[in-house]
Amino acid sequence: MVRTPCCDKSGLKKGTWTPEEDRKLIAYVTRYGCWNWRQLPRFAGLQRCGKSCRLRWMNYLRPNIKRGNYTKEEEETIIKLHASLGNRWSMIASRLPGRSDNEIKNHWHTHLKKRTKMKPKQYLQLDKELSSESSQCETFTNNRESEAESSTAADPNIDHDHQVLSHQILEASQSSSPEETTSNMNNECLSLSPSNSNNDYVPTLTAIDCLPSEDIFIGDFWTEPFVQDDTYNEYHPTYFLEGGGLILPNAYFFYDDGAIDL
DNA sequence: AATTCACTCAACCGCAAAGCA
DNA sequence: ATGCTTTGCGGTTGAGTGAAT
Repeated sequence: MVRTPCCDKSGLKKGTWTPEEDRKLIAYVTRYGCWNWRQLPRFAGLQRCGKSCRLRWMNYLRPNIKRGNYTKEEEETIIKLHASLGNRWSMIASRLPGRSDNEIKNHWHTHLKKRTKMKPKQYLQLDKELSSESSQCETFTNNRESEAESSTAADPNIDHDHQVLSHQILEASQSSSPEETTSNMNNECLSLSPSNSNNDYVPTLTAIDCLPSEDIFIGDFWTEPFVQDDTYNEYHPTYFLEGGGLILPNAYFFYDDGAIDL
């Protein structure tokens, strides 16, 4: 499924990402944000190009990312949007919170394309429906807000304290402008859920993103990103387990070399 | 049991757009 | 206005996997 690891002529590693590389990337981006993808791998201790790091983060490690298990509603949305927008996967992904453009593209090619070919009439009908929608380009922020709201307020599996905390974080996130909210990848709140039943490495991450930066980063990481951080106790990200639970911030530790103890 | 084949999807590549000096 | 750097996007590739033979 994945390419054989190899190196290009400049010594950069290619192919499958190892758990260790993932850890380094998670640790670095969680701590300092993605201030410069090109420089990031050097400081994060990764033998990868920035592009590869960005792609890995955006498609696999990013908080809130959903993987597989497409709902009927999601598939219908993809089909509608594709009828209207064509292969503009990033646009389509922006209306499906938690889904990456790459995954949607793959899902389209492997499942949905065939389906639409089999039902041309229905496909055209969906296209018509979409054209008549008044708010065709509602903001991504709205989607995210409603998603976050429903995931924290409506889920009976989340205990009350966690719901309160989640709501406070959500409110804090809403105080920033939409532009800041959608563009600031640094304000993401990361969670790591346990491995699967086979104890395989499965970096499942869910979170509420768009937190105000002051809730996450201590000091000025834009200008001093590599200052040794002795203030671990002041670093209080909140970790949301898939399904709604929370893990305490003290659940893992960062090391100076970018390693992360989970 | 061995082989073939189709499918899946993580990751790569090249290009264009955006940002900046 | 220009050129360089960085980011983002869409197309494509190819190894792993499971079903079929």
